[in-house]
Amino acid sequence: MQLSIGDLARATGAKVPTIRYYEQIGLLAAPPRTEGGQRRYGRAEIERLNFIRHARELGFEIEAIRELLAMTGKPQASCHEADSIALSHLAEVEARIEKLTALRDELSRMISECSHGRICDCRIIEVLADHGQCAADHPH
Amino acid sequence: MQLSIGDLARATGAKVPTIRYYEQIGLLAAPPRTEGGQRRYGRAEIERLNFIRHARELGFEIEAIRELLAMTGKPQASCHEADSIALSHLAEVEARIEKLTALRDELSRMISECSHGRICDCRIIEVLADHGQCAADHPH
DNA sequence: TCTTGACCCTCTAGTGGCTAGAGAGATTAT
DNA sequence: ATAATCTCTCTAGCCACTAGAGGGTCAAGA
Repeated sequence: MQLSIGDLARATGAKVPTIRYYEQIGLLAAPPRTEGGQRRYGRAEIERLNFIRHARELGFEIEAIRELLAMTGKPQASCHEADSIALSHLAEVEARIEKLTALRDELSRMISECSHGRICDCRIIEVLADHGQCAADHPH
Repeated sequence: MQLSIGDLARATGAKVPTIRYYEQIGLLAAPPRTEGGQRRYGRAEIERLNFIRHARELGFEIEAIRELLAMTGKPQASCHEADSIALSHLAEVEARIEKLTALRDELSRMISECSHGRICDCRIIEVLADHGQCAADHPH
């Protein structure tokens, strides 16, 4: 089961230069090479890369992934760590969801008002302008 | 009403270098300067920058903001454009919400399972590893 | 008026997480 | 043997900022 870098890319959905980049930053180990110098991977690399890709998609930063990966090798002692990484990430994720939900509502309201037939006051601009930080508002 | 760049920063929550950056890329017009060469802004800049900041927070890219800003000057004719920018953004936002919601569920499930007292199998790693692209799965 | 301290200037370089391209070598199928 | 398709390294670029060096300016108080 020898995979070229392209095979690994196809198997995981990652791009070839991304795989090399991950190797460069130490997220993937440098694999053995052919006589000609080409990288050859095994099944395990597919899993590891899938792990990375999925975590990235879910918004984990490289450093967090690095920590998580470091734990997979160790015994279960450090589960607490993985847990706290996930926990702090959870808060972040929830904040993002909230913001995005507010945005979605705003966007769809803007759109529906706009296409409602009224003279286009372009609420889009208004709405976006209104909600800035209010440190300098309230001018009395 | 003459504001220094620092005043503008405080008024909007943007950072000073960010304001200069926005000027550099043409998102904010170059303001008049004092004799000594320091930037001086007026009220209008606060609004424009608030607009930009809010839009950025909501995930609009600089180019989209540029387009939106270009429209604010023009008559209402181009509302259709603003609308379609918002519309395409809406789809994106909804996709992101979906992904993040899935993640949140996964994360909180992992966390609750982990702290449930069971031997820590660290489902976190499992869960993250499982959901990669499946192009190479189904090995029969 | 002078001084002090906070502010501001420009410029270059760095960040994260890739992505693109050049120019050359390796592998594979026919 | 040859052609097509990888793959290699290396450098540079992307976005949207952020940080730091080295110096100049402004406004308030003594």
